[in-house]
Amino acid sequence: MTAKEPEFDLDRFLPYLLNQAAETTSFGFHALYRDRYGMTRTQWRVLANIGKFGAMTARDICAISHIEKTKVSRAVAVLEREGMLMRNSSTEDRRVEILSLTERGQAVFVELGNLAITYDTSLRERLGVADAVLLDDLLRRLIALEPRSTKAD
Amino acid sequence: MTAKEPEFDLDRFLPYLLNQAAETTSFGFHALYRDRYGMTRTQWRVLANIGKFGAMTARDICAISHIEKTKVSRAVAVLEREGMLMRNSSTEDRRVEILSLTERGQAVFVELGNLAITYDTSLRERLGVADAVLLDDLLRRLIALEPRSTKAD
DNA sequence: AGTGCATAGTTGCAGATGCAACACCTTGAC
DNA sequence: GTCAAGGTGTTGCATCTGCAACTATGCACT
Repeated sequence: MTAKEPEFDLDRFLPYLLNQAAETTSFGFHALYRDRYGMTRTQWRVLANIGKFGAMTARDICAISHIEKTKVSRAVAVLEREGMLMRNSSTEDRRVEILSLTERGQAVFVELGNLAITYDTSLRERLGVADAVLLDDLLRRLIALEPRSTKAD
Repeated sequence: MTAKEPEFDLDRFLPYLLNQAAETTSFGFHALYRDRYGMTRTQWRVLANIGKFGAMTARDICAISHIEKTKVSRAVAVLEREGMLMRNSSTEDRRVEILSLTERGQAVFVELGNLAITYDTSLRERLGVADAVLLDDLLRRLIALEPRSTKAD
């Protein structure tokens, strides 16, 4: 093989490394909400957003979390069917639905939220707390880099 | 709301940040191999691994890339159908198949590899080259943290 | 009021994925 | 040799996802 062209190495490709790290770190926690509540990642994220911000519309969730609107729509349908979430139509704009957690949804959010905090703390300790702070900053800057389409997830 | 329990905030959850960063940074490049070759991420990764390491078995790809074996199996089937990859049965172990790139597969690997290098370089420059090196290290350490199952991806 | 265009959310469909079950092969104990 | 146990890769099935088309509503302009 000649030295004419630089050889591509997946292991130095930032998107690949990020994805591996995301999958590695998500793995354990994903098992938690899957096993306890049969939830998908999208459902967990929708729940977590409403849990954090309170009543909001599907559109808001899309804007904040960069989850595509069909995923949100279906996650909301499932969460509603599971009794974790309510829809109320807005008096101001009849296109939108105000989404809020039911008592059960709140309880699930609190439980999973606490587990998530524990999980996250453990991750950060194993990485080194100072390095984790550094990583936070780098990731936020990466996320802000590209004005990514809200279509993708 | 009382201050009894720490409130969970998705935006400080490392797995979530990693996932957002992974998706943001993958977005543009994903469009490239999708539009040019109709490839999925799994297919691109399998191609890139064989391109980098040369002939290898599906098992090796699973071990190296942490992609689940059914995904590898199907990606190999598609890449073979597209004429980018060949299978040869091993003389030593008739369970395994030695996978290698065809000329076309090599050409695609070189083209996408060069595009990936350009893409990656741009990302690193926008983040700051020194910070990107830092990030590399942090991500590798995270990936090494959990002995994750090869089942998940 | 009416027309045209934008927005919120849903649905259909084709393709991708996760998991369990499976077929086939190897290895080691007897 | 042959049997059990375990490894390699494929397939079936249910589910999840991405994209485009769709319904229904709102807004601006005349």
